[in-house]
Amino acid sequence: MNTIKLSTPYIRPIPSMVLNALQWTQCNPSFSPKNPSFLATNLIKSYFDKGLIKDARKLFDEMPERDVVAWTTMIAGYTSCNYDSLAWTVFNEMLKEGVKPNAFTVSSVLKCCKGMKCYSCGTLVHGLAIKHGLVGSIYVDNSLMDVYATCCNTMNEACMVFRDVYPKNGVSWTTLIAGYTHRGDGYGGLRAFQQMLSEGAEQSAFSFSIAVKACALTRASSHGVQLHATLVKYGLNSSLPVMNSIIDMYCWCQCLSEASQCFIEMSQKDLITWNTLIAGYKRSNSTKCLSVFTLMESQGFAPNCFTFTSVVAACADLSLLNCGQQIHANILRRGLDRNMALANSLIDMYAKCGSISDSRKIFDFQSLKDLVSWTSMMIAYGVHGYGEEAVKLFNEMIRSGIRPDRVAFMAVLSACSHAGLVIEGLRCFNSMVTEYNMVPDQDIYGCVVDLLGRAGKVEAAYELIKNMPVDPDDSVWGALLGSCKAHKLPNLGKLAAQFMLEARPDMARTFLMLSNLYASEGEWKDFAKMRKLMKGLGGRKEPGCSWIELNSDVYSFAVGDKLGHQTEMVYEVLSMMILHMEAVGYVPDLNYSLHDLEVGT
DNA sequence: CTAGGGTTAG
Repeated sequence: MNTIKLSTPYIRPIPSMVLNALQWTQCNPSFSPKNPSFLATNLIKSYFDKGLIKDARKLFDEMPERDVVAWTTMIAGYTSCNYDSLAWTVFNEMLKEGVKPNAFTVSSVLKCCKGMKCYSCGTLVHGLAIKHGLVGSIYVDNSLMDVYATCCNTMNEACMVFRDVYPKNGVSWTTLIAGYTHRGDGYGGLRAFQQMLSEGAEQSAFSFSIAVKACALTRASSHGVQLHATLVKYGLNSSLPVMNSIIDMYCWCQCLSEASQCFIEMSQKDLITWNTLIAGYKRSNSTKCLSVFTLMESQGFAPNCFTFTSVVAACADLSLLNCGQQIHANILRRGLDRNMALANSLIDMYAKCGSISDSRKIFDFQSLKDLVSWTSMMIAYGVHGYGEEAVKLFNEMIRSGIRPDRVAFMAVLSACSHAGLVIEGLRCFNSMVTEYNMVPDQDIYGCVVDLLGRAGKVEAAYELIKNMPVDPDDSVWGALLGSCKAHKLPNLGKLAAQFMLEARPDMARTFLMLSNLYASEGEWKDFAKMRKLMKGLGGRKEPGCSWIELNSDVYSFAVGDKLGHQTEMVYEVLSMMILHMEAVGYVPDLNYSLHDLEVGT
């Protein structure tokens, strides 16, 4: 048999990226590179666009000569894929190699400083920009503003940069408004927008959508309606992002019918439109949230993790285990179970639906856990009375290097208080002040008062209130009142209730509790007085109701409800349960329940 | 090759 000898002893393999590049040049016949690295830089960019970070880096490393453009492409590429610290490293390598940054480089690297929320990096780049004479480029100036707006505690630095931007363009204004809005200062954002209007700057979908978002933060629909009318004049009501934020604004301002009206009138909707409405309904009407979700699926929109976080939370609100499980299956089917925020909401849902072992399963399955994951699991244990587990988790969390915030402290404190773990709870409270230098707010004090009060240390709780550095609010007094009621201390209870009424005279529940205190003491005159005051509040009484999910149907019922043919059975089961309870020694406390009315706050 | 907008969690 003949062997074929290759004419060349060695054929260099053609890397796949070069093949791609060849295809690219064939597709672009007009292409004639003046600069040999032009092609490679373009390829790097398209690799980043496709998320092929490794390929981009490999090609960059293989380039014999790398100009500013190539370096800048790497920095911008890493940042666009959320690899901000890698972008920062590349920038430092570039400086070390003596390549001079241009305005493109600086604005890209400033975006990465913003992503890292790194003020010192920002100031460093600011200094370099001054050194290289790049301040004054509108791109550099705008991104400098953006860094200061996101990394500083106040808007002062950003405003100082803004003042010197000349001439300002639409982006400068939008960045200023967004600076206020993203830090939660809706009125600041609206003020900046108003200034933008009065200075006659050119309006766009960008400026309006962020202004509408600012308005949503203020929860004031009056401004929102004006903005809505104004943007129609500008013809911006065909912009999806603008209309999406209008829907969001109406939802936050409790104008649900306006929100759904806009939704219906929109000729085109995207996933965010649906998600916005679903999240909006979740906050005020979880049942409707679920029906919008059903409608969305029936119209062929594929839900994403944002959709599911709202829908799972709605199931949690309504304690719909069955429904929640089906949604969970849907999540698994779509491969979204690795999303951390979504897994966190599943932990909460299973806990609120009474299936705490499922909460734990999700928690254990999470490869990445954040503060919310740990806190959700602690709250789950807390409400189920597993105080020790919650404390254990709290300590584990700290060992894993996560710093607790006030919500995490509230979770562990309330878990301790429900399980009677006074010492552990007080230890956490102390560490909050001494180890974490946090200033406990009224909610935290409320938890500690509850912790002491439930354990019968009502006097100690009262002492704590008297020594609080901030004025106790109604939630703190409420916690004390609760423990006075439980431990039969009517005099201290009356005091607490009076303070509560001073703080919140509109709460019918306080009148109710106070009137019951008078009733338990036989002070019927005062009892009648409280009841009269309560009636004066008018329209605030709202019967509570319970509900149960049976075979995917939900049955709700209230006190004295007529359930039709099922009533008899319900009461039969109830009397059986009462017999069981009495058999194990339960003595009902009729002192208060006798006079309780169902009252909403 | 570069900047600005919308949805989410305890």
